[in-house]
Amino acid sequence: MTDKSATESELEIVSLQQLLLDWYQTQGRDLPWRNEPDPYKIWVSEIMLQQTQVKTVIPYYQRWLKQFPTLNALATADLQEVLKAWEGLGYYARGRNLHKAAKYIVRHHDGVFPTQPEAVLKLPGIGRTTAGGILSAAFNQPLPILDGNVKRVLARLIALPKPPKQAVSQLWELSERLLARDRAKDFNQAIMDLGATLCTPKNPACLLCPWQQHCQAYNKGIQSQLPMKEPSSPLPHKQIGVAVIRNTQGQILIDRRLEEGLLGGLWEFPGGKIEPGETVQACIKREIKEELGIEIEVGEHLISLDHAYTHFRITLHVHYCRHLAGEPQTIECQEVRWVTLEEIDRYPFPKANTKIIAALRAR
DNA sequence: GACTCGTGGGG
DNA sequence: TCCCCAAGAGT
Repeated sequence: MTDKSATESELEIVSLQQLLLDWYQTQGRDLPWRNEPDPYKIWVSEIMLQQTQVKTVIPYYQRWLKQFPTLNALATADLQEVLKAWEGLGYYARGRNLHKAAKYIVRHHDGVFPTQPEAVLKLPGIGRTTAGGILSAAFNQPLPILDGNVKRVLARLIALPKPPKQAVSQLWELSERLLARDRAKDFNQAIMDLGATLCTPKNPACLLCPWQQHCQAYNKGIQSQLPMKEPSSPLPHKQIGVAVIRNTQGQILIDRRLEEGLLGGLWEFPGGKIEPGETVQACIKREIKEELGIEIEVGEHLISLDHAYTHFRITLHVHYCRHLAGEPQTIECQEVRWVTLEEIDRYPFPKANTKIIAALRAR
């Protein structure tokens, strides 16, 4: 299914390439991983940048490379250490997969990041966009990308009359067709910069855009309405009871979540969902019995806080609790530990839990 | 192919 | 306060 639009002609493609590359030369962003020859460092940046804005990534990227300066350093590190470095970035499977892939590369590629696209795509956490991003940036390989920026830019360029999600293969073809094959590295970076700095989701700066005259959305005056979006369903809101359980020595009980799934491998304060008609206190007592097999007394309220994930929202109702009887067991977690408030910083926690720790310190 | 998987910032 | 969305990938 070819697009019979203006972008069809080879002549115009060359023109679009030149316009974008010229713009990039003067207006492209200066980012820490640009002009970086080490594929390991480019790889780290690409993973951190998945679904995450540049401004958020930069400090994590700098700290990461100090802590794990080489692929081998990452491969030999502890998973807990890796997750601690990732703490706060979200989508923790990225950190787990980065670690897993580093070990795999040491074992199967002699510790050298592979250059074959097929080999790169086999690595956990790397899909087509990230593979193209790494190999074009590190080796100038002529591989297209299709991230959120490129989807938005291309959807506007051809005035795509449907949500990008419903036209993924068409957009991949267009990204591949537009790619300046001899300058893949610069071209891919340039089109992402265009999306991030001019062709933004809201209030695109079309007057500054090198593709303005070629952009069908702009020419139709519908750039602010594109790309079209899918209808979204309302997010469920769950009420959660959370326990800060203290023993007679003043230590606090924390547990490590299962390796897979939401916040996998991170530590947390135990608790769970409040059932309909259930009080917070009853919920906490029940959950702790079910998950850890111990008896507690639910005490005073510490804090309540709201937190939003991608697919649901929660309100945490946190109470102090007193340990009464029983040795904590790992029934629905990997590990449990009694820690002091001084030791607790060494463990990686999800954001909602770091707010609880801050509240504990403030008391 | 539809779900799952975090967090921060902007409007 | 609420919604949107960002250098996507795994299941």
